[in-house]
Amino acid sequence: MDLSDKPSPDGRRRQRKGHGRVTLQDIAELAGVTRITVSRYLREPTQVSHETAARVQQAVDAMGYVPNQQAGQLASGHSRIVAALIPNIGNSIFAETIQGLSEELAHSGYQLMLMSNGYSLEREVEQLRAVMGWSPAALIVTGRQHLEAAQTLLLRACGLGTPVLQIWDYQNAKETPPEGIVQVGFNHGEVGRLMARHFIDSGHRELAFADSGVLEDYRAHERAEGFVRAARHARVRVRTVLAPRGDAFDGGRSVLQALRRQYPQVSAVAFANDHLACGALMQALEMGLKVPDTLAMLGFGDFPIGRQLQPALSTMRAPRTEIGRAAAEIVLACLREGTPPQSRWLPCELVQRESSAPFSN
Amino acid sequence: MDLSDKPSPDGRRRQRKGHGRVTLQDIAELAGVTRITVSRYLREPTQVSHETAARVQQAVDAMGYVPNQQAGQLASGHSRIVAALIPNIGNSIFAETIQGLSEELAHSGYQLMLMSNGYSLEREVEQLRAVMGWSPAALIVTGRQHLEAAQTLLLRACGLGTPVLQIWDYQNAKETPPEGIVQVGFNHGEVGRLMARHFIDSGHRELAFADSGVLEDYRAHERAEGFVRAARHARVRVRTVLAPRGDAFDGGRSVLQALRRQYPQVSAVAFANDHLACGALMQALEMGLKVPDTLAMLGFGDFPIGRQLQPALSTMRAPRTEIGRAAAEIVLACLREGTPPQSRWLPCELVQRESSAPFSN
DNA sequence: AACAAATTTGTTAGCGGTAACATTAATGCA
DNA sequence: TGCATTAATGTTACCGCTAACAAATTTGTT
Repeated sequence: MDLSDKPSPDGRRRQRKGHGRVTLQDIAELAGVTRITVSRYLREPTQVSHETAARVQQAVDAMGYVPNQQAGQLASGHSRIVAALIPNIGNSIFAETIQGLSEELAHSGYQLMLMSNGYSLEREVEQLRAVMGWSPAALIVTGRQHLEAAQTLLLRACGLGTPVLQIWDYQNAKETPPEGIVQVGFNHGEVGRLMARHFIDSGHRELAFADSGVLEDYRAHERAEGFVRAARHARVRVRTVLAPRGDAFDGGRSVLQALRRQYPQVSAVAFANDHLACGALMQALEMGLKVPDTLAMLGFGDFPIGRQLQPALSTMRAPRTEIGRAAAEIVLACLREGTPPQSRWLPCELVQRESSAPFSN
Repeated sequence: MDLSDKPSPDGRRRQRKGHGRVTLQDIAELAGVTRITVSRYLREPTQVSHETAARVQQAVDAMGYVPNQQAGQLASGHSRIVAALIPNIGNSIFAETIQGLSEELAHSGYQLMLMSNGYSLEREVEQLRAVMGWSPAALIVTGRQHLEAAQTLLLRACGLGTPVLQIWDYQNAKETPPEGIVQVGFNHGEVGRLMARHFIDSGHRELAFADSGVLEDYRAHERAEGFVRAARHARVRVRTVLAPRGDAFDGGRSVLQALRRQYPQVSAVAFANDHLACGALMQALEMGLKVPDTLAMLGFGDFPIGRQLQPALSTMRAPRTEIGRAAAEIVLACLREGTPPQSRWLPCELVQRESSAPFSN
């Protein structure tokens, strides 16, 4: 309890300081047992007799003992860290995933180590390398596209038995992910296709897709490609426009203006995300455009704001929180049961609101 | 690379497995030096001769060595973990703080360990206890109000020399935080006062504050109290209404309806956050209310959406990202220079837009 | 009662690094 | 040339905990 630091000059041996924290040894002495018994009680209380358990617990409480995780994990070889690499935590789409992850992990004894790479694959490699030093119990990365070096690290982790999850992506069986790596999410190309189908089935014949200005966001581009492919396949004319980088609402506004200027004949436009779409929708209304009659609009993500506008924004609901929860569930199942991880498909679904109501005129 | 697990019965001694990872020893052997030399090279390359350095680096590259953080930290007694406890990661206000924190920490060698407590002080205690097991190099918690047990843990960490930061709060000198704990943020009561002054100075004499339905969010309530106090002090009539919990936009809508029903004479209303305010603003417009002429509105947070509405929402800009960045800076300065941490005041500022334009009629 | 099986606790040897001190080789300088 | 100083590397003993094995104690069985 006293904070006297200076090592008394009696023990004349090579002395290491000891950081003043309560250790297993202290508890063991107080409880009149050996360290291993205390350790056992803490990890598997049933292995210890009732009386011993009671004495140990008392000692733990009395001294406010908290086990040293670094020491425990070094000795056992099992870490209790789940590492997650995310493009941008501030982006609400990922923020909710992390929230889901964090909630689900809350009482598991595992801790979340979080890194944001700003959509940079180079930084992803660095972060992956850094995080490997902690030998995380599980590794969660965003998306399936990585640099060679990152791929190598992921596979190495996999080979060591660490569950590796790619979230916010899901590929078809034919293009299966590298051995052992699993995916939690949906197929973005497919979602793009669904968005196009929605318009085509409503009778639109001049479509457009407003893609994200974050060029590194390949998932957005895959939605764009899926959209375009589906339109072409249906022999429907389709254009793409690219939003400027920066504030997404502003981007949506400017992309809408560009669209009207360049392709006034387009009757339905889909967006890389709801923020773009909302910006565009507001711009359209201010320009006096009739939505959906003159121009139908469809967002992606189902962000809360979309529901509030008038007309309300149609969108693809993305399983933002679910992806985080599912990732945590998969990781925990793996770690507890020792079973290999399994991919999980969490579909997007169309939320039809007023901005894309079928032609009624 | 092969996964044969069974311990071969040759080494008849107590054998521990070794987790198949490359260790310092491996590098040392390959480079023809001892472990400590490799360790030195990695931590302070200048302490090692050029030739040795080159050989070691080569060995490290060849084997893809990544130091085991748990071992290093156990031995050195210094952890490289920064722990952050946040009410809700999904909430955009905190998401950006974490993003700022994460960016600033990126190349520092420190890792971010993140926990979300859902505004529960009880869970905060649990999480604090859990996180202490990692002996984090720094501890970041949200706000200055904690349960007794949490306070004890924070002070204990402080006593051990760990920087402890309370973010999103800042108190006046007279009510200074417990010894050693520092704050990064602003005073919520004061912000409430500024919000009231803004209305009062514009000539309003019937004010209202729409408080957050998240009852545990004491910071919001402090803004409410500051608002009410300032109004009373200026002898201006003031009401408070409470938004329902749940979607904040919807909450804003319903609180606006309640306000108009209960207190139709109110000419200016401030909100606990921009989402509430935006919901209310949209509701007001749909009800045909003139904003700001019939009812002036002021939000808090400066979320991007507020700028997009027509009329654009006046708000208090909160230093969302800055708080994260500043927290990281303070932590790193402390850890590197060994200086004690220092509190930082990051003010909110009024962003006057159309929803609270001064009376012009 | 005699011995096997189960329960409970202890002993020993690490996990993979780093601190503190020790040694050796290279260099400076009168 | 001889000795003090600096630079580079090595030796030893830990950090705090747990795996593997071992011993002691209790319980069960016939």
